[in-house]
Amino acid sequence: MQNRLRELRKQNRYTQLKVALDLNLSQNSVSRYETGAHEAGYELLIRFADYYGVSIDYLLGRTDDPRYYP
Amino acid sequence: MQNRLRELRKQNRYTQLKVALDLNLSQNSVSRYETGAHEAGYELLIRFADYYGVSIDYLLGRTDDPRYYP
DNA sequence: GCGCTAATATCCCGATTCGGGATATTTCGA
DNA sequence: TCGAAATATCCCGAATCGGGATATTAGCGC
Repeated sequence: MQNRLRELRKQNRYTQLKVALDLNLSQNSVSRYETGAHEAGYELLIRFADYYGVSIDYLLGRTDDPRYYP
Repeated sequence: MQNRLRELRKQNRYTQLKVALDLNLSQNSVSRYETGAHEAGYELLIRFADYYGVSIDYLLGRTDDPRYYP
């Protein structure tokens, strides 16, 4: 299950450590979410989507429209 | 983490067992996802969203717009 | 290329979550 | 009120998760 966490982070020129600190995670967790080794739960999924300002459907690669419709 | 799985199923007048058979799950799993006892992984989340024709953001209660923008 | 450091991935392992079968409980129509 | 369908819960083995520590990789200046 490939997701878009990595490309979103790169676009923002963030480091895994910065994301980890911002979202209250450890750097290794960020790495595992990006590589797909682990999957984020609902709550964290929403935090990621908020953080990058995209829809969860986009985050998970279900759509190519990154927009979020509140 | 409350989701909208139950109301979507009700709207379609489906039974948990029907959903389980359609999505290749057990009835108890469907129950647990609806009550929030367990959380569905990415792949299943997408299957649920496709099944009900809504966005994942809606499924997880992040937005009130049920539409899915492919 | 070499050395150094930042960035990222992986290992270990205890704790938590997941999932099915079986069963209990609830719901609801006749 | 009874009975059956629908839903929730228990038990428990299997899989996943998460952090700390460590290994690996990627740049960069010289």
